Amino acid sequence: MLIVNIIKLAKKLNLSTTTVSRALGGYSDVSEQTRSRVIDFADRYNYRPNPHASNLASNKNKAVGFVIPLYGLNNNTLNQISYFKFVAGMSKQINDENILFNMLFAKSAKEEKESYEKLVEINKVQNIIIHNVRIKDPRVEYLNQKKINFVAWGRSKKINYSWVDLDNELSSEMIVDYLISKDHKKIAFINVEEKYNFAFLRKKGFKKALRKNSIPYDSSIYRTTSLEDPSFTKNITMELLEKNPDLDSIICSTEYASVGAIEACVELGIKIGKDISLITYDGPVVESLTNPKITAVAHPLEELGKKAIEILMNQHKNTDNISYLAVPHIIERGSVRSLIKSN
Amino acid sequence: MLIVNIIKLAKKLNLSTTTVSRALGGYSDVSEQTRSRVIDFADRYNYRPNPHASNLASNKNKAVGFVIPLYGLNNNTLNQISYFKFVAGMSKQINDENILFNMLFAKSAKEEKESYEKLVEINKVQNIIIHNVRIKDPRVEYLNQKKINFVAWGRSKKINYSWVDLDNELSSEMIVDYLISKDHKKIAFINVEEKYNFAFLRKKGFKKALRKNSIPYDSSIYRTTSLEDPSFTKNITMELLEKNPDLDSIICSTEYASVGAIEACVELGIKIGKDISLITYDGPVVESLTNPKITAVAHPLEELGKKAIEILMNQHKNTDNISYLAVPHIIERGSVRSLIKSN
DNA sequence: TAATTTTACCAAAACGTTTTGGTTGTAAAA
DNA sequence: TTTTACAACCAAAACGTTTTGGTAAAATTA
Repeated sequence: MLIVNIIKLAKKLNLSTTTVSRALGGYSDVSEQTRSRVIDFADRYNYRPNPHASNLASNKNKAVGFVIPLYGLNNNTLNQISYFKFVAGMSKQINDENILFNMLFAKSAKEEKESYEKLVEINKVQNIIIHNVRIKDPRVEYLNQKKINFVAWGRSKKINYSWVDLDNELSSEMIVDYLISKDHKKIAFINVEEKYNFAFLRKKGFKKALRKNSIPYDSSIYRTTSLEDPSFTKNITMELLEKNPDLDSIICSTEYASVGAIEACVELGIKIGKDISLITYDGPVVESLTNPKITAVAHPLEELGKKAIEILMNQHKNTDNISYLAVPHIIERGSVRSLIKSN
Repeated sequence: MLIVNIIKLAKKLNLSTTTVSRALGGYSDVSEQTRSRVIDFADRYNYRPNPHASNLASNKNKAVGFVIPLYGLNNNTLNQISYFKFVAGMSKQINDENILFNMLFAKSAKEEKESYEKLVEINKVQNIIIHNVRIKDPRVEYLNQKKINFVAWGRSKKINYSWVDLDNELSSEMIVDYLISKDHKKIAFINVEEKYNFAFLRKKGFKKALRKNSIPYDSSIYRTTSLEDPSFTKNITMELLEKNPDLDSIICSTEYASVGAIEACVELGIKIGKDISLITYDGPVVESLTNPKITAVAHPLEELGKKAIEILMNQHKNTDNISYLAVPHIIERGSVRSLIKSN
């Protein structure tokens, strides 16, 4: 038997709709005894509040808003996979509650702005996830002004909001520690330009870990390459290998770079995992498409999405901002060898 | 000046809210003169109907529902990119109208079913896009029974609904025609198992094009490989090349296969685009990550998404089902050489 | 000219919640 | 004992649309 609305449910319970609504809403002017009776009945009769009525009456949309840009850096296919994984994580967290996504896609900066306005102004969305926040980001100002609850995926320097992020600094540290645990000593790092914050942090972590392990930083084997074109990295790798016959290992900051490095090794007849160690930051390509597959430090993007929603839903109660830095981990795929001498 | 609701707008116009609503809704019991006045005012005062009120009153949600499965084949990263592109296409079409997506992600078949129910039963969604329809698909039955307007992305054998799809048969034909236009004669095809409908259709188109061009189908150079593991294809390619020194060209049905074929060529010292031609079905890997980049037949997934929404929004008027088969096109990247002799 | 149909409009109800502004009865404080 | 405070509930209004069931005037037909 399916009772559709709150009126019929209230009748069954011999209560007013007010009390039923407030019992379900967790208000304190309902006795615990009554509340549990209400919850029990709601459960039994499979009562699901009509979201449209609820949104209209409260002038609040319970959905979670998210805008995905389809321009600039975000138009890169491998980046889009990050979105997919993050969104998948959010949805896993969201599915249990009876909440929907209101997702919009924006082809331009202008459309992106309009999308946020559409969510807030027209659809009365109260909970939003934003991403790649810059210093003095107009979205932060807008959302603060409109008193919208939001959590950022990624953070800028000056932070006055809740956020979740990957720990790019720690990832690098873990990579270096891992290589050193396998007795590697001469480690090259092929990064991208440090104007990208993730690259800046990766370098920072790289240097920090070297220092910690008393290995001097050698700027001749730290290089930056193109963000997308593997052939750049191929050339850099060839040069590195030729000039440094004693090179233990190479860290690549992107999948594109890894592909280029692999090509260089193939061309020089150097066997990865045997003559040289290669390690990178994880992604869809090195996990299944390269030969060999490359050992990598994994970024738990799904977990990040889940956490973002968790924080979003709980910070109403709080006044403080909450943050979460995901802990990376190494996934071994055989491209790093052990140099530890047996006795 | 921002007029928020229909009541104030009606006052400005000296009309009832009924008439304003019906004018905007395109009803015929409003004079054209009045209608244009209303539209004019609505525009001027930037009137946006409150979607929650509208959904509640009409018991219809104007959003478009879409469920993305996160299990089975769809958990494959490269497949997820297809979703991303398709959704991007839908959103481009949707953004102009003031419509949102109601997207849900499902971790299991059970959750998938629940997701559709959530959309329809709770959120009153009336417009849905479904995908990968099977024969006797429970979703089709469910949506028909609930009289929900839907369009399928991909189709099964028995079709009694509207759909959009890639033309996998034509893609193969185009590939073969293209190769033959470059004077290729001995063409190998590395497909995946024909239990996958796309693979079945690709083979069909392949044979059809050969017949058309009076080239006999040689089953010894038609092979099937693993859906994901490139190393399978590597072995197959080595064997093909060794047994058939006169082989002109290889068609690979997936990106994974292309990667394997490239590895085989590298290992044998055979230069792609010079000693052999390689061509495939397009995707994110062969477009930017392989070396060389591989010429491919492109699948206009974004366009497909746009069309799906277009059909969805227009078929209310119609009673007939509408279908759309996307026209593929070849993207040249230099992995196919010309064998035409000059003079 | 009278009867009928059509055109163009509207008042009020409905949709299913949440929220406001109470009331009643009991317990604690004066 | 009287006053005050609090706990537990409720009737009615509000949210902003769409839809129902009309009406009055104009146009058409008889």
